[in-house]
Amino acid sequence: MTKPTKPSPKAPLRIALIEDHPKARESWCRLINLFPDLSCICTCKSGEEALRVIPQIPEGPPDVVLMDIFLPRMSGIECTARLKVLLPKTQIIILTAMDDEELVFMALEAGADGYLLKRTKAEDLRAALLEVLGGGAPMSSEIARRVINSFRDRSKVRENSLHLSVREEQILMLIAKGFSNKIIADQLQLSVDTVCHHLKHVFEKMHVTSRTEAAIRYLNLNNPTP
Amino acid sequence: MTKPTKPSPKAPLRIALIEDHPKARESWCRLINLFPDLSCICTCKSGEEALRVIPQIPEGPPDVVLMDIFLPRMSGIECTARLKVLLPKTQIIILTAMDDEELVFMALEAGADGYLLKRTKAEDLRAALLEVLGGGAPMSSEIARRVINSFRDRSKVRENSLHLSVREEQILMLIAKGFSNKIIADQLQLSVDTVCHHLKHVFEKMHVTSRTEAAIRYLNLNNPTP
DNA sequence: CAAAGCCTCCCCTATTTGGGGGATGCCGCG
DNA sequence: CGCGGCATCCCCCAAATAGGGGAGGCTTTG
Repeated sequence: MTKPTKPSPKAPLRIALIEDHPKARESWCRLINLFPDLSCICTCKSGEEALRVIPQIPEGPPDVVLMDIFLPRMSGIECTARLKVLLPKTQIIILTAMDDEELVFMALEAGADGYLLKRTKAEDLRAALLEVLGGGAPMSSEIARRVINSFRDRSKVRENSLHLSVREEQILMLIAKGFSNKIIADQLQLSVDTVCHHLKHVFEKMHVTSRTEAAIRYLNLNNPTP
Repeated sequence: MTKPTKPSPKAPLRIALIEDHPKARESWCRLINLFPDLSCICTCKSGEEALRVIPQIPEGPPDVVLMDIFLPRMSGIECTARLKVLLPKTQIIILTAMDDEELVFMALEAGADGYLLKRTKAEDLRAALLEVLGGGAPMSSEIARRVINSFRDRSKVRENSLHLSVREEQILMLIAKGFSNKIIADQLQLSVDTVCHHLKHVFEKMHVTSRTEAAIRYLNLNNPTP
């Protein structure tokens, strides 16, 4: 806004922070704003708030989201997955106290771009933020080790992000035409229950919670606007 | 499919017929197929069936739809409006026994492209079908007179098809991002009831019955695929 | 063979959605 | 001035949707 249109090295990095604990939130926010080239433009107390607020920021999505992994209702993992589909270009860095284990992998699978320990020092934080924008994957070295451990024995789970079955894809396609479950069931000669059943899986795999979200995402995938 | 890609003069005109009365349906269908350059590819007994079946025809939408105006549940008017948003390029010709009056105007407003009397003779039917594809608006002359009568005193109603109010547009935009009514209400600082209220109007104006349909249409309008 | 994935259908519940009222206040237009 | 359109909120209600379970049959694959 206040800078030239070219990717100016002087435009401060716009950062959003998601952290339920008020003290920690305040503390991270201040820490970020210490650096003139970093700016904390938005803080959220929960995953739900983040999903609602961050995509609607008038100046556009932030460059990086710092996401606490332990959030009250919706976990940081879930929130990461959902936020990533809304804002694919925003980098998401998970903050963890690192007494978990399993969560490391789940978060990365959900689309996290980096993984920092909460006790990361100020200068390391800044480096990580800049690194993630450069396409890097900042990660405390202790984390890194655990990650490769995780990846070793379950390298099969991934492949591509959206492996819908034939039926699921079929039904999603009809959802994206605006049909109701009843009509779809009729169309495919199925019971409504079965349509629902497949739909549940579609929603899970797409990290959405409503047919409309699914339809929108489907249309965007098959119809990107470059 | 079976013809050259250029608009071959030999490819028969593909016609769908919507008519609840079995005898009339059969009779129109046979009449159409009398002509080698016309082909009745689909018949429906109701508006609901038409909306479900016609957009899904594997070979693609028909060139022209012949629509009876008196249908059991959903009127031919309503069906025309809904079908027109699904298949904007398909021409829709209304069939009427012409004891109505008001319906003439409503049908044209709903997007009908032509208006034929049921007692139209075979050769006139064929002429009308060819005419509508050429961009004409076939209309029995008796109809035509009524139409200009209708138009005289309500030339104000139309303007453009989608005059949403500011609030309505705003809410539709959020629907097209996949948000729930609750989230939207929160976002705009409204009660859920108010969001619902506006949504009802949006649906009416767009001739749809679900948020997903509305979202899809909105995205297509702002994002056409030429 | 057993385990895993998919498809089908059934049950249950809670929430959301869609559609119908109606009430109030505001504003602009004829 | 009244009327219509808009926006706000309220009520109610039926239907659709979302999410949770489980059960049986069917491949495919280890």
